[in-house]
Amino acid sequence: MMGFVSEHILDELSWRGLIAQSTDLDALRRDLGSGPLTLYCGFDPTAPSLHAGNLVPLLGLSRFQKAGHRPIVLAGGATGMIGDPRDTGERTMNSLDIVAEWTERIRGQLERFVDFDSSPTGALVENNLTWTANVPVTEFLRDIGKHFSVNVMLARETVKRRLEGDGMSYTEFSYLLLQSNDYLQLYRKHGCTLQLGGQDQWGNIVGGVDLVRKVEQKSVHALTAPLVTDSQGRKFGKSTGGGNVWLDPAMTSPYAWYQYFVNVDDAEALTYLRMLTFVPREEIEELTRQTEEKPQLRAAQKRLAEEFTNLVHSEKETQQVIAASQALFGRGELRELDASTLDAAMAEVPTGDLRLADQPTIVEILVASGLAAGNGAARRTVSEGGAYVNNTRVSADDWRPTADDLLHGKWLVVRKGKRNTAGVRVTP
RNA sequence: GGCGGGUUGCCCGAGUGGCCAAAGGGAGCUGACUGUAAAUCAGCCGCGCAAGCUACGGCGGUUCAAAUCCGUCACCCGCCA
Repeated sequence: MMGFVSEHILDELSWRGLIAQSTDLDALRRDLGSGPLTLYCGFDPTAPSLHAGNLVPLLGLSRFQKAGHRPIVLAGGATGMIGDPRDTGERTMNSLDIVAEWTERIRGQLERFVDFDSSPTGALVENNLTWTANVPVTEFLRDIGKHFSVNVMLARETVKRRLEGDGMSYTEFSYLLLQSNDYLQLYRKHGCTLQLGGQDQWGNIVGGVDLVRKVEQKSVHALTAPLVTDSQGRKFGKSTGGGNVWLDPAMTSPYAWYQYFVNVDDAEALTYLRMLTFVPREEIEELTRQTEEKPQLRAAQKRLAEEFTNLVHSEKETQQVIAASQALFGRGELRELDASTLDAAMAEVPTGDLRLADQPTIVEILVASGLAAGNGAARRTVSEGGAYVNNTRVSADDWRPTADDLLHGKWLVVRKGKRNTAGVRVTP
């Protein structure tokens, strides 16, 4: 029982910077030590896919499972119909069809991050609609609502802010009761005694802890992870393109996903490695050293991007996007890439189609590749000096490619700025 | 039900008859410097090559001229009942 045997799960979480708030940690440590403990984390369907930020608590579940405990991933089919109050203002409610569809999609993604088997640590999947959909209102208000003090609810930070601002609907105000009830139901159904979540979930989570204590006279645990932000204080997972970085490969391609992480700041790469991957401590410490000594190697970023693409997509996919990245960002001349390498790289980036016979200009090429939103934007890019074809800057907006420009007779590698690459397939 | 306040571009937010495609900030894009980094500096940032078009919650009106005035509808906020 030594050597590479991993340290206690709580110590590991602590080292990785994953503990923001918690109930009594000593009590939790005792319970963790006395056999498999059942824990859960919920995910609301606020979009058709999970995003990178969701991975912190999701991987948290996985860490506990690896440490010998049983995770429950909860899809918020019911809570997603209501909406967790946020600071900015009342949410727009989605239709029931949409919520149901997103719940299913998200549930499918959740299932990939934990292991299902028949052992005591085999994961479970639940949907809170199961115990919420058919509860009579009066029953809910008597059995659950009675345990909540409006005085306490009004004191919550988000509620206070909303009351100072545009106010809040009763619907959102009630969200706390639903999530608290989830914990109670999971405690009763599966003996669940730990809930994980992001820091912003603390209020909702202790709501459940209190409810279980009042109803079942049982003291259960809560653990939150810090909100992951970048050095600008932005919420993690907001891509440079503005939107979220999604797990769904149809929404964020594996190549774009890899590129996002290979581009993060030095400090962030190391933080993300700790918080978002299973890369062991010694290796992260080694990467920290390398980053200090030779930051230009970007070793931490590359490791992070590789690990994270593996985790979310597949090893095969990862190797493909790495190869594509090397081909497109490498020092090598694009003309020297062989046809299969080029084809493979082009398969990873956005592409468009054009016919040489139409004599397309650089403006049309940028639009066809998807790199420019319209002709005006494309012209602007050219005039700003940000347009490249086959790694050569194009500065005239009436430039037209000839057959000689086509790589292996069919490809134009189009680039906008330093790192936005796309392909255009040109047919005669 | 009554009275008052509000609805502006991706977000926040100024703007009360022409000088408004609309201040300012944020986000975003490009360039320089670099390490596919950060910081910094510079340019851009509704659509269109352009004429012009579309836009300040919806519809209708007043006016030579409206985001700005009037009517009406919708939604939001507050106070009162």
